[in-house]
Parts: sequence; C-alpha cells; structure tokens
Amino acid sequence: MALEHALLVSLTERFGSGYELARRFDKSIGFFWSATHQQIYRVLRRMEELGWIDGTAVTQDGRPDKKVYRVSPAGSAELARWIAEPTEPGKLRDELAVKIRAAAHGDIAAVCAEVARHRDRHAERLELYRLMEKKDFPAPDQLSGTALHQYLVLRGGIRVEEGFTQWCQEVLDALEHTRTPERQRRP
Amino acid sequence: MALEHALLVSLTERFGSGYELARRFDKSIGFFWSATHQQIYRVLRRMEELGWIDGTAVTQDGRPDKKVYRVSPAGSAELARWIAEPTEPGKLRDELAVKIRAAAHGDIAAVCAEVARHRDRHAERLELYRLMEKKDFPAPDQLSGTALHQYLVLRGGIRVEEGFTQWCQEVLDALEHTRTPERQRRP
DNA sequence: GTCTGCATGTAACTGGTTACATGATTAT
DNA sequence: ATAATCATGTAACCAGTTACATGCAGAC
Repeated sequence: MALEHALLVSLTERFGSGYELARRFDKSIGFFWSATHQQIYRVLRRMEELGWIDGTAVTQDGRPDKKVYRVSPAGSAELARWIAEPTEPGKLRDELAVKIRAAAHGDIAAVCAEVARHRDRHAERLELYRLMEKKDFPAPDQLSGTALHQYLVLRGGIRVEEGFTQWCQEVLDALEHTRTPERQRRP
Repeated sequence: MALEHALLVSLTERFGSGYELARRFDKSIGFFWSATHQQIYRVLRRMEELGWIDGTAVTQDGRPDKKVYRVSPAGSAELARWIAEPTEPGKLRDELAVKIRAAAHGDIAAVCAEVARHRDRHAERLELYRLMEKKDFPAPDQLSGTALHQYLVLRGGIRVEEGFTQWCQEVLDALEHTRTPERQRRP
C-alpha cells in the first residue's frame, strides 16, 4: 500500500496531474518506489473515489487538458495514520542472487559477465547518488524537516548501492579465482 | 521469472514435492527469493505442462500422498539458458524509505519507533546470517562449486543487512538529534 | 516529415498474497 | 482434548507490467 502514500506525499508537497506525478517519480521518490504511469493513473482514480484527493479538470490551450489533484483533509489524515502504522520489513528479491546460486548448473563465465554488468550498473547509480548528495545537500548537518528526510533516504540509496557494488566485486573475485587458480599466483 | 528457476535449482540438487520445496524455501534460497506454498504449487503445475519437470505421484501410508518432481532434460536446458541470459537489476522497494520521506507529514516519534524496530529486525537477521557463515562455512577460502555459490549469496545477505542496520541507525541519530538538539550538548 | 513532449486512457496479462478447506498422524 | 506436521488444493483478490491507442504542439 505504499504507492498510494508515496503519491500522497508527493501531492502534499506540490499538487499536480498524473503525468506530472509519473515524471516526479523518475527522480527522488522513484529511486526507492517506482511506478508506471498506468499504475499511477489507476491508483489516483481509486484515491479520488476514497476521498483522499480531489481532482479538478484543467483545460489548456496548445496542450491536452489535464486533471490536477490536491490532497483532501481525509487524505492528510490517512497519510498521518499510515506513517504511524507499523510495517513489515519487505523481503529481498534479487534475481542475480538466484543466478549466482544456480551458477553450477550453467555457464560460469556467463554468470561472471552478468555479475560484472550488475556491478557496473550499481556503481553508476552510486556515482549519481553521490553527485546528488554533494550538489543538493552540501551541508547535511544543518538540514531539518523535509530536506533532512530527503537526504536520509538518499543516504539509504547510497548505502544500498555501495553494498551491492562491493558484493558483486566479492563474487567476481571468488568466481574468477576458482576458474583460474594457478594463474593467480604466477609472477 | 526467477521463481521457476529457483525451483529448478532446488529440484536439480534434490528432487521433492511442492511441500518440501516450500519448506526448503524457508531457508537458503528463501532469504533472497521467497514464495508461499500456493504460488509454488501453481508454478510447479505450469512447469510440468512446459515439460521442465516430471511429477510422479507417491502413495504413502500414515501420511497424505504426495507428488515428487524431478527436473527433465528440457528443464536443465532451460535453467542453463536462463543463467546465461542478462537480467535487469531489479528496482528497490522499501516502504520504510517512503515513511522516512513522509515523516514531516505525520508523527516523527512514530517514525523513529518504526525505524528502530526495523533496525532491530535487520540486526537479528544479520546475526543469524553471521552464525550461518561461521557454522556452515568455517573455511571459505577452500570452497568451490555449489557450496561456494551458497556462501557468496549468504555474503550478499550479510552485506545487505549490514547496510540496512547501519542506515536505520544513521536515520535514528539524525531524527532524534533534530528533535532534542540542545539536550545533546548538556553535561 | 519525423521525432519528442504533453496528457490520458483501455485491455490483457503476470506474479503474488490471503483466506479457506480437507483429512490423516503424531506429539503434548 | 488439542495442537502441530504433512500434503495439496480452490477461489478471490491485489499490485504491477506490457502493449496499444489517441491526438495535438513544437523542434529539428
């Protein structure tokens, strides 16, 4: 049920249309909770039915009409309620781990290539996040409120990506070591 | 599509019934890819239709009959094919991050409690994984084959849980610091 | 004249969860 | 008695993805 509430957060801070929300999701919130525009439209409709948000049709010229949503008092209450409610830590789901575990039943060289690819992807993400950290939060000690919370989530992303890149490297080292054990010790 | 292949791995190493697979999933593979027994039964049926596995009804006395599955040559081929196929790094989905991001719109004390709870859960998992590491893999340098791959996946779990516990602590420190900033400096 | 951006939508499908049912055996 | 374990299943549901459709505006 987090998508609804992620949208409530986004709309609380700035009202907008489904399209705009989908674009916002490509940044910040989308790093840890993503959704396609179809899913967003559907959820917005349901949220409007529930009375959590109010939609207003806005006619535009030169552009398609749009429907702008605002959080209702009921929506704010729901968000506050949800925040205080305990959540189960979600389970991990990593296909790469399944492949590593399955490596003995296939081509180990291919698994290595795959792990290297993932390592590079995670390293890229990590670099992006570190750039954002430097640029958007140069003085983290002085942060408070929403800016602080945004920073803390970004820190989470950084830690996760660090963990993944390091793990991929560890796996690569171990797998390649067993593939060519003698060569490692030659002068 | 990873559940099918996780089941193929499990069945390749030891044949078994749906029930047994579900129980195995509670350990090892289940740490990074879990499934309910209903989902497993359904997927097994589909896999049998595809010819990846062969099921044999086994009558037991004193216990309910069961259906034991074995991987067919086609199943082995499919597993090998899948292993070599590239996969997209899956997106993160963490509700806790959404809550932290939303903290300004609700009760920050409740968010702190939630973060502390998650930190403890992750710390428990971490301890469990470290125990498994010590007990099941006392000499990781000598590992090879499936045992090595199991170990490497466990290492991933350890890194992830380390990252999460540390992140939760960082968030807690930051949030509690802003709640009572003056008291931190009193003698 | 083709491509990108804005803006929304339907339909079909996949993957997974929740709730419930059955029925025997063994352990407390 | 009653609870847990073994073993499988149906049905309904929820969340999310993929594919496709529409149509105009502005840029190249």
